[in-house]
Amino acid sequence: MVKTKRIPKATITRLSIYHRQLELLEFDGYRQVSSEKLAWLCQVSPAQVRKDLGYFGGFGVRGVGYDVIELQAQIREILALNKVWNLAVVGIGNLGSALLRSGSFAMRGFNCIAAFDKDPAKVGKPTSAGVPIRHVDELPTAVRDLQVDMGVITTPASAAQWVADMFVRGKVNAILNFSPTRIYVPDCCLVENIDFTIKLDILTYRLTHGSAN
Amino acid sequence: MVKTKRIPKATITRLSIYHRQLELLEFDGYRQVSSEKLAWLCQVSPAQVRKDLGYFGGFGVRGVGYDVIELQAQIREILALNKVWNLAVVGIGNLGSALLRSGSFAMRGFNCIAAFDKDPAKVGKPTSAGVPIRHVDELPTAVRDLQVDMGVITTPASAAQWVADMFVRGKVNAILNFSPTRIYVPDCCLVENIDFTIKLDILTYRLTHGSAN
DNA sequence: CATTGTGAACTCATTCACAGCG
DNA sequence: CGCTGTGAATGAGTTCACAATG
Repeated sequence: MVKTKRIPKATITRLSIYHRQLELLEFDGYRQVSSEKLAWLCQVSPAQVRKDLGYFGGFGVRGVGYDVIELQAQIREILALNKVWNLAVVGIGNLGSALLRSGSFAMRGFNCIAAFDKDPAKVGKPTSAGVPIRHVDELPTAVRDLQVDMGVITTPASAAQWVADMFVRGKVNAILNFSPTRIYVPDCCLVENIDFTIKLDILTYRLTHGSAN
Repeated sequence: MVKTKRIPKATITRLSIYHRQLELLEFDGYRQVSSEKLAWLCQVSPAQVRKDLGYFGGFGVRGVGYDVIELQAQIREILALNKVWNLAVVGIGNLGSALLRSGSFAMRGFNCIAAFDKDPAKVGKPTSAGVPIRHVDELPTAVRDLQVDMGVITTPASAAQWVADMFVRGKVNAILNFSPTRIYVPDCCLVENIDFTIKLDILTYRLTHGSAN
């Protein structure tokens, strides 16, 4: 592997945003885009865009800008979005079924191949995504058989740690955790948290402390 | 207002996490907690905990630690969680209705007092949260009459900007945006984004680039 | 005397400014 | 000539280390 000079985590976040914006630009018929324009669209500075892209190579043409299609492909490569990733969702309650039904995963190229819940009444029922609901006890073996790459936790906080442990046992080493709690996993397992209760608290703080945005 | 020496944004995020952990500690019967223990529970360093709290004053007792109840109250004060905040949710599709039904807002002390959708077929129907669905065209006036403090956007990306504009018109200056797009608002309006599609991309990146966690 | 509170050192991230180049 | 690519400068955030103290 190349001598990667420490990429800021925030850079990856922005790469994802650039990528999505490039899709829109392509859809709108643009072929070229400058760092200034892309930056404006993504609400960052032009220097930031160039620096972020610079970590991975020179994708632009001096005096012209970036090729919308080409840059998209490059970012997709960096983020490994070409491969199809298999997901398993655990906790088919309000949020879990909403995510499955919405098709947001499929829309972004992620393949939801399994759904789990601990409620026996739900087990066996098909989800709108087509996959049947299995019992969580089957999780460790099922995710291995199905080659699940990423686990999605949409259970209440009280069950999240247990589910995370199950994923670890099933050798799933990436988890998207929607539950409002932190989970503890070994170093080999990556976790990203999506915790809107924290965001609510941040808004109340910012609203009351008149922070200049 | 006091001479606040620039609080890191991440500090506010952690304060919210500490607060939630303190609730659990209280529930488990603890009265005292050290920065080391709280840090371990929240997966941060003890110095970080002390520094974060230090921005707002000395809440601890040297040689002993922090009072679980007292510190909770202090953080609630800082984050302004004592006041009841009024929310309005726009986009009563899969995600919107899941959020309303789950009661996650109410559980954290937030009061959802309005729901909006653009589909006439949904308008008038009551949500499980008790509030009826109104048409989005009523939004600017309704949110003002109802004194909505924060707007929650759970529409598809294509509608998010338009809804944000409506909130701004209705003088709602805090928005929690669940749609996978960035919205543009004037400086007076605060926005927090919850975009799990980005988190998915981050996981694929991290999975393929063997970053040491 | 264990643990907080905090300046100082350090690490990480962003912005600046301009050389490099199509 | 215009815009990218990038080292250097600045700024923000975290960790260190230890003095302060109930």
